[in-house]
Amino acid sequence: MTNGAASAARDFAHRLLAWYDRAARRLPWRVPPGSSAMPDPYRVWMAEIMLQQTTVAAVAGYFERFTARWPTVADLAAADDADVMAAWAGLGYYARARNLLACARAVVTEHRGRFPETEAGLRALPGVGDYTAAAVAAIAFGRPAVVVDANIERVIARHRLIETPLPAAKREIKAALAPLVPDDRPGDFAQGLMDLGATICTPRSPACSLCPVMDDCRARSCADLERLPVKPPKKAKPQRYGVAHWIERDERIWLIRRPAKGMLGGMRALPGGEWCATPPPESGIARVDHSFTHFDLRLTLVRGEWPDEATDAAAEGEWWPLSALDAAGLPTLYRKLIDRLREVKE
DNA sequence: CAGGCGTGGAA
DNA sequence: TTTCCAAGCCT
Repeated sequence: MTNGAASAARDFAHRLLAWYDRAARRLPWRVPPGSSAMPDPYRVWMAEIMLQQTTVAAVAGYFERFTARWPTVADLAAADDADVMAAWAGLGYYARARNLLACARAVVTEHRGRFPETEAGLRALPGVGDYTAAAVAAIAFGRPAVVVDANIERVIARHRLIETPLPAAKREIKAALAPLVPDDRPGDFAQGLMDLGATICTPRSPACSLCPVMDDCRARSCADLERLPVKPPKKAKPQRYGVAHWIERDERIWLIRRPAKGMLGGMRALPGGEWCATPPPESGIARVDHSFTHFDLRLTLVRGEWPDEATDAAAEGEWWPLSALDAAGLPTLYRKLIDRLREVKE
């Protein structure tokens, strides 16, 4: 690297960190900039897992509940699977909850209860990919890791005018970012870039006039700045249909647990058949339309008898008190369907 | 690499 | 209303 490039890199980090010192979002899992204390790796890891593809607003309450109930990685490792899955209900991407438990137990049994401090060590844990390993290494352990999430992709793709479409651009973006990462405060640098992407360099209508690295941004004068980073076209979602069974006896409802893999894997659910492309003949007692990542579902609720109409007989089940249904930890799909039934009854 | 995998808020 | 998409990971 030339002296000029090294100087420009230091200046980039300096401007970003100065802005972060002033404008950092105060978040439950974050140590304020300037604090000499290092954050608890357990809390950093927990937040990073919850924040995968999930908004800060959605995560905040879950983070507070999880860390209050399981204050340390050893507490979480000792928790019952059913309790953790139920506590995760509503947050989505349930493989994260299964991996959260697997990871906590791996840290306890294979790492003496301490998170690995290197990217490679972290990367080997369940549910920890390139992004999360780099983020935890930088934020919790002060390692100069190259952290690249969707916010940082956007900031760098614009700042360097990288027009290669994602996901191919990822390597280019990481290469452009690497020389900018400072040895001092790499965690604040990563969080500063993410805050910049979340609040200034937004997908639409970015507030360039407030940007601390505007001066040398190559996309600054582009009228179509918002098109960066270039993303691949989206595919249309197919429509699917399903039936769920309302099986009630003695003020209790029959709930099953879904198979560990696949949609809503490992979660409690109403019993029902496979979801397929053709609508069911039944009219049902309630109905809900729910949009998943890769298909739309119309789920119809019908009255059923146990066990004949509990079609997934292989699944384990339990009679759950109707008065405590909110505590069952049902995914949003089923919660919406049951809410609809309650509306009909009233 | 491409596709599976949730949800809710913003525009 | 529809579309987009948010601190991705796994296979």
